Amino acid sequence: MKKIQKIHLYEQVSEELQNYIQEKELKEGDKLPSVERLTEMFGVGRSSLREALRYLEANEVVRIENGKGVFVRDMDSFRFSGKVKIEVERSSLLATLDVRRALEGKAIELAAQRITPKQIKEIQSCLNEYRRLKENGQSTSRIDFTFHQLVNKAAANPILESVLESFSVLYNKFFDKPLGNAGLFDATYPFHFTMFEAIAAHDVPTALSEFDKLMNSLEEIIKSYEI
Amino acid sequence: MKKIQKIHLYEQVSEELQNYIQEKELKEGDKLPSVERLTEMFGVGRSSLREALRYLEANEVVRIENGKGVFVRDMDSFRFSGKVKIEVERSSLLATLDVRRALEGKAIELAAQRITPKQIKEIQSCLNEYRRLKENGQSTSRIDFTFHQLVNKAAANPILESVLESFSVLYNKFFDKPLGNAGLFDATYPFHFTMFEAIAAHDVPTALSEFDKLMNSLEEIIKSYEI
DNA sequence: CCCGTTCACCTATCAGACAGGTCAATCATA
DNA sequence: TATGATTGACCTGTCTGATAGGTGAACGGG
Repeated sequence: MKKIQKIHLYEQVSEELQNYIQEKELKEGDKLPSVERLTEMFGVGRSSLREALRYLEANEVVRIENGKGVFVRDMDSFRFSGKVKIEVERSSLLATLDVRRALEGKAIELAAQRITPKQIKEIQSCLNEYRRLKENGQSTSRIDFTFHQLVNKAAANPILESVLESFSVLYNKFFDKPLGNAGLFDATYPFHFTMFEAIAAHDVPTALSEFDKLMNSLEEIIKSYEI
Repeated sequence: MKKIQKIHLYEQVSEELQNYIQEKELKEGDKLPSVERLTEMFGVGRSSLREALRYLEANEVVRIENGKGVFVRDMDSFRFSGKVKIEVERSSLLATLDVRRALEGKAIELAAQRITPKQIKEIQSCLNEYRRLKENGQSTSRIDFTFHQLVNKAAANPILESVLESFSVLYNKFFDKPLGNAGLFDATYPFHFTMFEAIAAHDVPTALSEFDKLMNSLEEIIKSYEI
């Protein structure tokens, strides 16, 4: 008749609710009106409202607690996200590697500038453990992960760290599954040490060039590996 | 009494549903049973099921179409995501800039290697529009966005493009709001052209150095701006 | 003053009903 | 016979009243 609304109600409510939060300048932990009140405010039924809330909850905008109410969830943080197709093909692996080159390269550049003595010690002991595992022929994938994580932390850039952390999951998904830890990455092993030494010496160019070698070595492995 | 379930129903249903998809090996576009059937299958009420569906929809696992049904949505893609606090402080702005340097720098490097004649023409006409708007004193933030988007596309790396696209939202959130388009970024204007010329000429080093100048100019603005 | 009860307020979930979108089979008409 | 409107089966969208159960503050007896 008159309602030519092709937009779902829950969607409208969801937006209205976000506006409401912004206009009232609600901050993390602030309580929203109860579902009853909200249905009155927006003139919709409970189900639509609940779907909207569930939607916002999935997007980490609100938090719903049984018996307590609905609470705002850190509106001052920005959630970046994206989807990438996981295709275990050479091209996808190489594309991932380019992103890693960009992000981790920057992290290493910053780390070499900013690393503290304490962090140097941490990474040092991490590498000692790395060497030990290697010599005993044990799996090094976990300690390798820790190493890169520590370097990223040394870059002292929370945003970069956050992106890298989220992306490291992708690396693992790509590299653990198809290629396995069958010692394919042995060639990258020595570069961890040379790179660390350069970082510890605050020698940015050397650190970057060692990282580049590490990445090149990875790239060669991917290119020569028959997938 | 007996039910010590602190886990919400919609959450259980949500997981069961994902298991169902995996076990049946449903692929993108496959149709799930109707809501009616699903309520029977899982033994839950309509509302719980719908909340679960809405939750999965928000997480891009399913797609709900009115009158048609519920469909599976590309399970083979990986969703990277993370949160960063948005603080309008110098340090946060500079941290964001570092990430941009890393990602967009790599994009420009790749674009300078891979850009096609067709893409060159597109960017050329984008820059013409940029110039026109600039000379007429109109807002250039939108066309600026388009420019960078086209360059990113020219890098021909879908993963990098996805990350950059998701991050560009962050840039805008940071830079549009506090600093506004009050012509603060006029200093970056000429670099767009020099950078483009280098990219079009497949001159990687020059493109990167021009991008570096652009970023340095941005950095100076941030550092000198009283926040 | 302490502790358990009670009560108001909320969310969780269900079931039934009605509205409206979608699509294909069916049927009337030129 | 071909075409176009109609109908009906199947779905999702949304509302509502009812019941269950979580939470915390006020209340009241020891």
